[in-house]
Order: sequence, then C-alpha cells, then structure tokens
Amino acid sequence: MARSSQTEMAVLGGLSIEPMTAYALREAIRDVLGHFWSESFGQIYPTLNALEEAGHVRREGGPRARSSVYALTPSGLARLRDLLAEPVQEAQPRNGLLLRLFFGRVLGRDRCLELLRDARDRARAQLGEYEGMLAQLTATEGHTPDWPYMRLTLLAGIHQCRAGVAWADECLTTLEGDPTP
Amino acid sequence: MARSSQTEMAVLGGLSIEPMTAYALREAIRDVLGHFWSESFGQIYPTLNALEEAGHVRREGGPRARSSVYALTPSGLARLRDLLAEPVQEAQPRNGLLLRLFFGRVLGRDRCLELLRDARDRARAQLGEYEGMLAQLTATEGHTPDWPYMRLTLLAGIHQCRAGVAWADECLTTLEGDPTP
DNA sequence: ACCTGCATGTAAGTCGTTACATGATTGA
DNA sequence: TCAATCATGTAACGACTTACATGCAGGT
Repeated sequence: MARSSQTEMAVLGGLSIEPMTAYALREAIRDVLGHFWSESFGQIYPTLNALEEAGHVRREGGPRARSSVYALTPSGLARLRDLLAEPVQEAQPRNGLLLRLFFGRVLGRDRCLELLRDARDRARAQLGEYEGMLAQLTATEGHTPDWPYMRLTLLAGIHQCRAGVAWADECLTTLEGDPTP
Repeated sequence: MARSSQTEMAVLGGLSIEPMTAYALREAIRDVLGHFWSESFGQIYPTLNALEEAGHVRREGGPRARSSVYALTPSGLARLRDLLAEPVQEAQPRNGLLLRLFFGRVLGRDRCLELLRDARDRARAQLGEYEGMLAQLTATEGHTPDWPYMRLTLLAGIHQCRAGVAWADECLTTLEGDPTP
C-alpha cells in the first residue's frame, strides 16, 4: 500500500501523462500542479516503491542504475481510474491570514491593513503568472489530449486570484474608512 | 509549549473573545471559524493544559469540577499578540477536486462534468449560508469591537464562493461544448 | 429508566515534512 | 577543479485525526 491514496493518485496521475524518474516527477508536481497540489520526496519515493511492489508501475533501469524511469502498467492505470472516481475528500480548511484578521482587534487595525495590502499584492502577482501560463497553454491548444483539463485548473487559479484581489480591495476600503482605532 | 503556534493562536484567540470551557471553545471554532479554520479535541485539550502550565490561561473550576472555564491572563494576551504578528505561514495547497480534474482525460469527461456541477451547487449553497450569516452579523453592528474583523472573514467566504460558481460555470460551458469524448 | 448533550481526556495511528547522507554528471 | 544540478533514498520528528473511555445533568 502506498502512503495515502491522495499521494498515490498524484504519482500515478503524473506517470499517466508520461513516464519519468522520481526526481522529475517531483519537479513536475511542483511546477505544473504547484498551485493546487504538493508532494515531498519523503512521500514520493516510498510511494513509488510500494506501487512497484503492487505491480502498478514498472521501473526501468533498476535500483542500481544512476537513474530509473517509472512507467504506468495496465493495472496502474486501472488503479488510477479507481482512485480518481473516489469521492473528493476536502482537507479541513486552515487559512492563517483569515485567522489573523479574525482576531484583528488584538492585532491592531494597522497590521490588518498591512496584511490585506500584502495579500492583494500577492494575489495580483499570482494572477499575472497564471494569465501568462494560460496564454502559453492556449498557444499549444490540441497538442495533448490533457489540454482541456489542464486549462480548467489554471482557470481555477485565475478566478481565485481575482476573487482575492476584489475581496482585499473591498476590505481595505471599509477598514480604512473606519474611524475606530 | 503548545503543540503548534497555529493551534495556540486559535485557542488564545478564542479565549480573547470571551472565557469558556474547552468544549465550548471547540464548538465556537467549528461554528464561527469553521469556513477557514478547524481544530479537534485531540489538539485543544493538550494545548490548553500546556497554556495553563505556561501561565497564559487561568483555569477556573479546577480539573475535578464538572466543567472548568478558561480565561486569558495578561501574559496570554501578550503571547497572542506575538503569535498574531508572526508571518502568515501558508499551508501547502491540496485541492482534491482540481487534482481529479487535472487527470480528467483518465477520469472521463462525463465524470468531470459531474464533479463540476457538484462543486458549483455546493458553492452556491455555501454562498447562501454566508449571505445569511452576513445579514445576521450586519444586524448586530457595533455590539462588539470584533465586529469589523468578523465581517472580513465572512466576506472572504462570499468572494470565494462567487469565484467558485463563476469558474465552474465557465468550465461547464467549455467542456460541454467540446466535441472530443 | 433512558437518551441526548455537555464535558474531559488519552492513545494509537496516519500523514506529511525536514534534515541528513550519498553519489554521479555536467558545464564553467 | 569546483559548483550546481540530477538523482535516490532514510530517519526522525511533528502535526493532526479518530476512536475510545468515562461520567454528569436534564429532559421524556
């Protein structure tokens, strides 16, 4: 068994795009899924070993080679399908920014304004990045069957950022106009 | 030392609103901070004990009483201020819905459409709840100095939900119109 | 008499990160 | 030759959840 079905899903899914080394897999997860997923080495290596033992991935190059490429087997693809079909399990929310703002009376209004301005600026910067990535992706339309699905996740990031900017702006306006210190 | 500064922050913050029992604290965190924070009993009790030992909270009623109320001490308030001023540490993102959609080619278009419709409906329902809560909160304007800060976090939820609905709608339109199976 | 809700805690287990240890390859 | 990057793994630790164990109070 892999460490968790969520990690297993990300690993099998990554290999369903194309075979690669554990190292490349981690980079791909960081660079491509980065805005909605993350895995660390400490998860990826044990998971790959477990998946190999279960016959869900095939290791080419062997453990002694300087680099081994993992590829999905038919049973691995079936396993991925099963995992993807499982109900979505939401992580319980933990938003450090909102926690600090909620206790804003203790933190002080000025600090809250700083936090909000910061959040807005980061959301704006992030939005620019996503829009650039979307433009790049749009240029390669049709190159891969994964294209429409990759686009979905980028759009999610874009909508989130826009909402973040709008929220921070609205809050800044009301808080700045507030006479109470 | 408490288990983690994040849990400590939530616990001290809760008691900064008003003194209460561990049980009530957990309920308050679930009901009031629920849309952006969560803590379980297994975290709250040990944290309260550690905080009492450190002198940051005072326990009234003692461990033998059927119910003991915890109150913030001056040093606890100072500790809370320090914690709130610490830089926000973002949890690494883990969005199970987006992970599934990203591998949508394997999952199948129909399943993806289901997921999106479901996400949209849940976002809509959630939005209604938040708007109700905001109306309720607006009615008690000025009753507590925490008011403007509570409002911020509710607004965040509302903006998030609206973005979620708009995103799902946009994705549904493009995916449904897509001829590729 | 019994059930529900309030209340307090512990223990085991899962999940995940971080730091450490190691070594090959490649380009400056 | 030296640094950076690619590459593979392990061990220790930390955080958090879940399930369990217990008991009182109040209403039906």
